[in-house]
Amino acid sequence: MQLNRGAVGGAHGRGAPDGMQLRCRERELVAQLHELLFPSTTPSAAGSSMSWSASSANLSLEHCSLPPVKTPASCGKRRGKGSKRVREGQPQQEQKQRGGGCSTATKAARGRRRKEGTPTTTIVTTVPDFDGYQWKKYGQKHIEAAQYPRSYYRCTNSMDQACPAKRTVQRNDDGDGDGDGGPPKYTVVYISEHSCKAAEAVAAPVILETTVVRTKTPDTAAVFPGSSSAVSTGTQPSATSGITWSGCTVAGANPTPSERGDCSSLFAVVHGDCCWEWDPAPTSFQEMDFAGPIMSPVHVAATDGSWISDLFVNESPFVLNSCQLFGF
DNA sequence: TTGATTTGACCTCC
DNA sequence: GGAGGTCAAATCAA
Repeated sequence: MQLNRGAVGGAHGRGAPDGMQLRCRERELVAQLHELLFPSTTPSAAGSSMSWSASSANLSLEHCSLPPVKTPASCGKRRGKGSKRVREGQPQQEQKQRGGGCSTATKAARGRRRKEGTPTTTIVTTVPDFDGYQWKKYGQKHIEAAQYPRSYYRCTNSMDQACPAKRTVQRNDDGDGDGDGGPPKYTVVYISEHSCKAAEAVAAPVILETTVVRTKTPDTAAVFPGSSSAVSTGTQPSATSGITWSGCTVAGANPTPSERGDCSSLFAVVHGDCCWEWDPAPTSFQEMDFAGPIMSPVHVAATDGSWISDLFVNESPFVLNSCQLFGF
């Protein structure tokens, strides 16, 4: 299955004359994607207050046999460069026996290739680091015939909760972003299912607490100036202007209760069986709350009828924590 | 000090 | 033997 971003990608852009119709189309695609990704948790599209979409970030689904990615993940922090491992002077015999202290199971697992039949999900996305889980990188490998190395991640709960979930992320050769002008694409393979509490804690694939911050009074003609927009997780609220993900609070412009509502009421809701609208319609508050499913890639309706994901794609730089979201 | 990342070595499968 | 996958020491930023 391939979600045709082209059919919708430019639609929710600012000032698209047929944006409503295209939004409908996008919503259909979202429903399809969600159905594929989360067959057991997919709510009725028409009855859902969901307003996330994956189409804007070139997410295509090749095969799905896994439960969803869920809660927001902080983008892996880029730290300093690693180092070469110096093992001079270590007896070769000892090196050969490295891991000799490991359990039999550990030794057996080392380097073992995936079994046939291991449940995997393969997606192509422009935002591999923002898939709803927290991952710990444990390796990187240059893959033969691949232009870019493959990174190996395991769930951060793999140790304390024995969560078997892993994933590999590899940048696509043809998605370098300099050919068609689009962001680089990454093939993400999810291996095994999450068994950790973090996965069970959230029944629906949602980001429960998010906040979109505007540092300027919303201007329907100039939303989220790209030059100063950034995205960060709640643990690291952005100190700069732009969009931040944070707790479900409203701040900034002293919104009235009616302006604020509750977190979910500020979320775009479905009207009829077609289109999203804001409820309540945002007026002058500077910070908007969302409580709803915002999956990777992020896609949220903005007050002016455009889409934040659109802004992500079309404006730069957008940063997720310290990571460049779309790489341009 | 802690914990994430890097990266070459090692292990297993084909 | 080659390639994919994993380990774990070294490194560095918070």
